[in-house]
Amino acid sequence: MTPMIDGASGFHLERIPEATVLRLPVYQRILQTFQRQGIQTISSADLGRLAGENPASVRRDLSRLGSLGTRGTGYDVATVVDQIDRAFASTSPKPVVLIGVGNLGRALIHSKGFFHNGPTPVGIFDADPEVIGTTEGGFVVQSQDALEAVIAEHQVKIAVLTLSAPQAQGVVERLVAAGVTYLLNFASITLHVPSHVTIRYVDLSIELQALGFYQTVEERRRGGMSVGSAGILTSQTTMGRRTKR
Amino acid sequence: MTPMIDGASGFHLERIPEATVLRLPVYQRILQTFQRQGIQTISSADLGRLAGENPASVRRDLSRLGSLGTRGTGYDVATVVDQIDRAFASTSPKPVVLIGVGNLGRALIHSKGFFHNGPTPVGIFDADPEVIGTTEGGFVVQSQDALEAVIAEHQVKIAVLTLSAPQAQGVVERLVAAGVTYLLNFASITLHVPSHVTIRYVDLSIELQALGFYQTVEERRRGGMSVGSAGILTSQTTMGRRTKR
DNA sequence: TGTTGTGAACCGTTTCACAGCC
DNA sequence: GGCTGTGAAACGGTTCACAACA
Repeated sequence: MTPMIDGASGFHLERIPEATVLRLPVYQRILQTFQRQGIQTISSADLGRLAGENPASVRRDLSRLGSLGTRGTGYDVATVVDQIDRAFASTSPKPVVLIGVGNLGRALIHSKGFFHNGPTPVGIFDADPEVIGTTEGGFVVQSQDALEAVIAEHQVKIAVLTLSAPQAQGVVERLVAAGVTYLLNFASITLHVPSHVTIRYVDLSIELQALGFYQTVEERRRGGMSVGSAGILTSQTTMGRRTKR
Repeated sequence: MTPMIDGASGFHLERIPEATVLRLPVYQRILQTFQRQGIQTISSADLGRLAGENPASVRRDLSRLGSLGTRGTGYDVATVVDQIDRAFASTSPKPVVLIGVGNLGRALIHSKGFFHNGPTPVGIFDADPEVIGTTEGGFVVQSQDALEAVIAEHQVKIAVLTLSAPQAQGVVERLVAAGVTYLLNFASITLHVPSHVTIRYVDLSIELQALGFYQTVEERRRGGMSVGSAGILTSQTTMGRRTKR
């Protein structure tokens, strides 16, 4: 008995690997510019070139959304755009709260691209009385006292944390108690949450430190030495985007 | 004949996997707070708990820096801090330029944590005449005309790109021509560079979209349906930090 | 002919499990 | 007894290579 899964255009979101989830928005952006230019079809080779990915990866990624392509021709741009939109539910925006209106929080609020394709801010919060009540990108900064009420009212599940590391864990506990289950954390600290809560860590300073590391490697390689005592080396680099904690 | 590698405390930086490179700064931050508190020893279990990592991962990561631990006791905090410092050459800061003094650029310049542990800004640049000449975090914003001169003067290899997507590719070509080989790109665009150039992509909007995706998955799972036609589902999430392009 | 969709090989990373050592 | 360092298995993701097909 075969379970009735994968109907005509049905596919299983939860089977989409994380790496693919992170690439689909990249494809989406490229395809949308194609759409604006009236281009109707694209091959995995061309999309791969523009996205910086191997064509086989592109095909494997898109195949997760169903069998969207046409052999000998390529992918219909509009079809793929629609399917990615469906997967990310860009049609029904997800309410998001942002906590911490410092420099980074302000930058994100004002950024055109950040709250885009699904997520929509419904409230921004800070602990500093000097900041509370000011307006930022059309939102009045609220006291953290209002967190629970706003989360309940809009059924918020996603929070963006742009506050300082010492404040983060305490706020997270309130958020989780209020029903938030997805956190995007910019604070340089490891958060401890119940297992049903998902956290993405973005640590900008680590990204830069990693580049410094690779520069050091390259310099030592040219100088022909290991760290500590002398040694023999060979190798090179290549680079990427995101990982886990 | 065995090549003379790995002396007393010698180790091969280029053999350190990327995943480990991204975790070492996390350990470093935790260990430094331990050091300040006068704690001298830590086990992989405790460090793992604080870093959100499996103890075996911690041991494997630290073992890349040499055999630093003591069986039965754990790791000497000061020793590990020193070794991570050496690997990241935090002692000899790497000069960095930042291009694009918009909201995000400003946020990074003012952030305490961003230029830390190695990287040090030597110049910040923008194309907008309104912004050029203003001061930001102690740096006068320079015209992009000055890029080549500053890069040559300080032997800059690392650039942080916080400019808008349409400007990015053009600036990157100038940077690469001037000798920059490591790029930290915040613009939502895939950059095309010669193969000796390393790029790290940080796309903040994708991070948030990924969370939106997982919320959608969870909602559909509870609703018991796949995307497209109906279907049968089971599964859950779990999350991370960074990947590649 | 040209391009997709995918089995199978490959590769980097994580985790288990335990021998080795303090 | 407790904890490290590491073989070996497991896992997730990428890429090759080719059959299927418009």
